Amino acid sequence: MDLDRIDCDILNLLQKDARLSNKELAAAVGLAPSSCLARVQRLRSEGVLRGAHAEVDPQALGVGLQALIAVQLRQHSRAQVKAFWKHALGLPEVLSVFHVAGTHDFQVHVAVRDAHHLRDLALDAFTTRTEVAHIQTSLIFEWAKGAVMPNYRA
Amino acid sequence: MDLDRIDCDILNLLQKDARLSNKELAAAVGLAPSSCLARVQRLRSEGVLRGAHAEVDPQALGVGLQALIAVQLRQHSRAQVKAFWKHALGLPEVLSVFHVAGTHDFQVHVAVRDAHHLRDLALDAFTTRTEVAHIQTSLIFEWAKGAVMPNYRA
DNA sequence: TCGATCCCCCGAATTTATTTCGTGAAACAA
DNA sequence: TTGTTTCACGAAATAAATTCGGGGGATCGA
Repeated sequence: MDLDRIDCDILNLLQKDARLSNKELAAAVGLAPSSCLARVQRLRSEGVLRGAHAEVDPQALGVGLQALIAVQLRQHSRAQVKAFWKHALGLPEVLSVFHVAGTHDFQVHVAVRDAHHLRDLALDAFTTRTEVAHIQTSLIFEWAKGAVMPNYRA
Repeated sequence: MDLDRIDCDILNLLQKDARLSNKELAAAVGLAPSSCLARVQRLRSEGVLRGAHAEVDPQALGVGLQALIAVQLRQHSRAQVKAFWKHALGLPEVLSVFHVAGTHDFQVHVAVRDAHHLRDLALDAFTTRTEVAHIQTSLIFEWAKGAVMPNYRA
C-alpha cells in the first residue's frame, strides 16, 4: 500500500474530477493509458479509491435551506449511540452525520425545503426520540468543500 | 428546469455511483443510451449536475484523526467573515467549511495526522488569527454521508 | 376531426475510448 | 553475472460514447 508521486497525482485529479477519462488522466500524470489504467485498478482493488459521487445543485431539487443540528443524548450507552446513528442516516433530509466527542454527541447536516420543513424535522425526527436529550439547530449560510483530502504520506 | 422521474433516477444513480457508464445508466432508467446521454448532457448544461468527485480512504493518506472546529469571531463584519472563510478554505487540512448562524460562526471539518497535528493546527491556523475570538474542537469518532441529496420537486 | 408542430425517443453508423496482452527496459538480490 | 521482479509501453481487440436521421405520440388551434 505504497503511494508514489504518480499515485498521488491520480488521486488528486480524480478527487477534483472523477469524470476524467483514463486517456486524459494518463496524459495529465505523464503515463500511457494502459499503465495509468493499471494503477487506477490497483488503487481501486486496494481500497484507496473508494468510488465516485456526482454533485447536484441543491436548489434544483427544491432544497432551500440547510442546517447543522447538534444533538445531545440522554445517555452515552453504545446502544443509544447506535440507535440514533442508524435513525439519522435513514432520514432522507440528512446529508451527513458526525459522531463527535465534546459538548454534543452528534452534528447532523440536513437539507430541507424551508424553515417550516426544518422545524417539522427537528420536532418529529429529533426532539421526539427517546435517546435525544437536547438539540441545537444552526442555519447554514454558506457551505464549501476543500479540494482534496490532504496527503500526509508524500 | 423541469425534472421528470427519469431525470431524478439519473441524478440519484449518479450520486450513488458517478462511474456508471452511460450504457449501464441507460439500462437502469429504461432508456436507449443515446436518449440517456442527451438527458445527462442537458442536466450538466443546466447546472443541475455539477461534477463528480472520487472518494479516497483517509487512512491510506495518513489521516488518522478528523475533527470539527467550532469558531467564534470577534466581530461579525462582512470583511472578517470573508477573511476567515478564505483562510480556512486555503488550508490543506480543511475538508469543508460551514458558515452558520448560531452560537458559533463557523464549523470547520479538518483531517489531520494525529492529536499533535490537530493541536498545532488549532493553535497556528485558528487561535492566532486576529478575527477569531474563540474555538472549540470536537474529535470525530465516526462520520458518514447520506446516500443522496433529497428531492423535494418530485 | 384534421393537420401542424413539438418533443422526445430510438437504432444504426461513426468516432473514440477502454482493456488486454506480449515485449522489453530498469532495479535489485543472489 | 544471472535470474527475478516490477513497471511502462504500444498495438490489437473489445467496448463504449456520440452523432444523426427518422418516426411515434402528445398537444394545440382551426
